[in-house]
Amino acid sequence: MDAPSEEPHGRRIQSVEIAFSIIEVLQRQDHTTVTEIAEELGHSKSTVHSHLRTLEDRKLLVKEDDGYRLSLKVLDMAETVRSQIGNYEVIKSEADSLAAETSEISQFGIEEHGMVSYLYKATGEQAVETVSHVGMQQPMYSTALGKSILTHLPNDRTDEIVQSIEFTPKTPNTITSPEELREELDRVAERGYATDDEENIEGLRCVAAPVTSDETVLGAISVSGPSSRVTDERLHGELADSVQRAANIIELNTKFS
Amino acid sequence: MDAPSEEPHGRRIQSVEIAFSIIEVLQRQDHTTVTEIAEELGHSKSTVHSHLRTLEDRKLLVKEDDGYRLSLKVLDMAETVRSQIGNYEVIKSEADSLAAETSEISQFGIEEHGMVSYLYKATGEQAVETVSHVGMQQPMYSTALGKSILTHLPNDRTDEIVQSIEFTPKTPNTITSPEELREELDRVAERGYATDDEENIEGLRCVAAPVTSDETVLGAISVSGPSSRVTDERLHGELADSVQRAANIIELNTKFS
DNA sequence: TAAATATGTTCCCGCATCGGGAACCAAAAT
DNA sequence: ATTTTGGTTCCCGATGCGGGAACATATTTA
Repeated sequence: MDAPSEEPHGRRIQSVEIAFSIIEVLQRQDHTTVTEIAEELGHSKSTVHSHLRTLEDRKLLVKEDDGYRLSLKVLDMAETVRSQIGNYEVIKSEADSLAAETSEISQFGIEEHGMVSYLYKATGEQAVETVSHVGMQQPMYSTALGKSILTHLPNDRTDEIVQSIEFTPKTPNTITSPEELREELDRVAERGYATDDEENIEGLRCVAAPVTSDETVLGAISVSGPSSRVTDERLHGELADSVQRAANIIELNTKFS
Repeated sequence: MDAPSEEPHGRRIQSVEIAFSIIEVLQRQDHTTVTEIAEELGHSKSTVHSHLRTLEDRKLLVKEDDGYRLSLKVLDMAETVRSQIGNYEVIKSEADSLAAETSEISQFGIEEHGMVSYLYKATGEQAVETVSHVGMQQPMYSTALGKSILTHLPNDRTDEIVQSIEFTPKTPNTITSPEELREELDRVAERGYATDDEENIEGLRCVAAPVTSDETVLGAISVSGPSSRVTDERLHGELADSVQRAANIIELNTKFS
């Protein structure tokens, strides 16, 4: 029996995989000791030890009394990533404004590996708690951000992504077939903004607008809130307008930079 | 002839070193291609290729039209690091207040690998631009943050660090010998706060106070400004008081959490 | 105090695997 | 059409990796 999801060809470097699984362990739980990591990963202590040495050498880990933890070098890396994305300041300020004026959550996301990754999250006064956070990945077909982006990617890329989607219903409203998705994308393209009507998380509705710069889509910006507060009227009225305006401002600031 | 700085014992994993040098290249310059990286690092294309595959698989890189770049997964890692440090919210809010009320720069730093790493930086209204940024490392002996921390680390750890310092004068005021440093540390310990009088960067003065929690030092918080605005009186008066008060508040918030 | 236990570090070995050369492709440039 | 550039695959041989076990160090228990 084959593995269900076809691995892309090409070789992988085992040691690097081990190194990153160690890092993943340290993300889940800091102050972890050599033995703990070795057990968790099913590798020998000596192997893990050499890896930890290497990572510590690279200043990625710090060894403290009761085990290892990830170092602040990661924060440095994060800063450079943000600056490479560009426009971070504008995006942040627009999302902050959106969150402030709507009192809900506002997020900015970009496409990576066929999913949406959150670049920034702003939390308004009355905002509900959600599990989403910066760096997190979500499917494209069940989120407003994802749909916005899908409508503006190059056609072949959109096809490729839609092709590879495994539709799994996360709520009763989740889109579950490519056909449904294509129809929805047509609707989105026509009206200029996308919605998520409890399709990803029960009780949460969402509007998003794409941010483009000469033909290419940079990402999308959204507002999310509980269905109780986000009526049809508000969703397609005030909120849709707001996200589109915000997207526009970001676009303008991109042109001249 | 031996290498000048004695490497600590133990084995390193070569492949992991390669992987991270690739990541470093991508930090310096995004949208870098296979061939560019291979040349820069002096490795074969096939080697670099396998590594990129592995890293992409791990969702750490994204391949775009014109090359690879680091992905937002790094931001996610950064978030978990922040949360592992703990108290981030309090630290942020205190540094923000300090920056606001002094109009200068306020920073929080912790010790890592015998150096100070910045965890957070707040910029006040009139603050001067400095090169320092979150995640950056600075020497301990030439910074107010570093001296504050040194006075509160366990004695053997302090000794170890002082031992390993290579004193290099970055300005005319830089401390250049262990003896001088020990004297300075005594002074710091006595009065409860540390200063940096243009010892690290010409024209920049700085005050810092340590943040401790039952015997152990968590880090230190500082205010920095141009010598023109930061007079002796202000440095040892208003600013010294402010950083100590801020440090205190953070300490209190740590106790009850 | 000594014995016992747990944890970290070092030493080696055998073989998997990593790095690299070269061939092979694809796409762009001339 | 032809050349050039850059990306991917194939394969080989040496090496450096993973792991077992010994050794060292710190902590616990009796």
